[in-house]
Amino acid sequence: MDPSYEKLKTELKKRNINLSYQRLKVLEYLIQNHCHPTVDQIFSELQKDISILSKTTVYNTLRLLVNAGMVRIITIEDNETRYDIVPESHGHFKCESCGAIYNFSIDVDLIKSTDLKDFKIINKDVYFKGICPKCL
Amino acid sequence: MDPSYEKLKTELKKRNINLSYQRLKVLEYLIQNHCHPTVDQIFSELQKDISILSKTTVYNTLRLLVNAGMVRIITIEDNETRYDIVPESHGHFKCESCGAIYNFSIDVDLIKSTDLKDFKIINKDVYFKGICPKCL
DNA sequence: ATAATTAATTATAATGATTACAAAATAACT
DNA sequence: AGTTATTTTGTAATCATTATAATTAATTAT
Repeated sequence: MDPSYEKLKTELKKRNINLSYQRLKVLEYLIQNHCHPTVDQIFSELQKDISILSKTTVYNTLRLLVNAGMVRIITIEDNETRYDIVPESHGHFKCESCGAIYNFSIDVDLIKSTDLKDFKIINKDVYFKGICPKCL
Repeated sequence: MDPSYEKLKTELKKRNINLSYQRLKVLEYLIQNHCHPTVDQIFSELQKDISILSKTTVYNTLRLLVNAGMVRIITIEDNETRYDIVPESHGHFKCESCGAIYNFSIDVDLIKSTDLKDFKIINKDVYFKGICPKCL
């Protein structure tokens, strides 16, 4: 038994989610690829392993994981939904030239506004766009 | 002549955009409604005035204004593209209960990361989600 | 001013992403 | 092993957005 398999399984059990092979593979992919993939990227890559895989399953699994709070949706661009396994606090930078998305460290606790003193804040996203060093 | 009309017209001329009636109405709507509307909201409202209006025109106009840097796309949610006339630096808060989107003042210049010292940053977006005071 | 040219709008069709649904397959539980 | 519940699959439906081509309006040049 793969140790990461067992670890994920207990993590999921806490949230009443069974770990199927497909779900494991999606999670593995997200853990190993912090490139903020789209559904298509995940699907095409996993299909090499699981030829019978359905894209619906990828959608279902991602929704499940998002609802469970284990995966976050990145909407830095309006025409592409991306996914990221929930990590330490960080922002996302998208290069407008090559399209790559970089993480950058940031303490979101420092981002606050007195305007929101009566609001319950559940979630904070910081999106930057510009040109990355490779393209400059 | 409406003064705001002339003002917008010169503002647009600088960017080589002619101000048609439809474009004026879209701009007026955005100026008067800082509710971060979707295309559908804008379209339905303007259609009351311009019965012949096409949704394509709304899309075209918004794309034009976004490219000209006068309007910003808000992608706080992955299934709804919203628009906001470009304003002072501020963040966006979406209430997960009632769906309302609030602006909050924030100095985006304070949000920085040493990770990005070699990056050219063109644009910064800050999205919060949670529950607004009305729903709490 | 009028004709010629260019730009903007419209309506419809096409595309593409996501979701709904029902059947088939798999896993879990007596 | 048999029954039940869960998950996956494939297809069809939906919805937002874009492409296209024809029409209309506006601008420019004569």
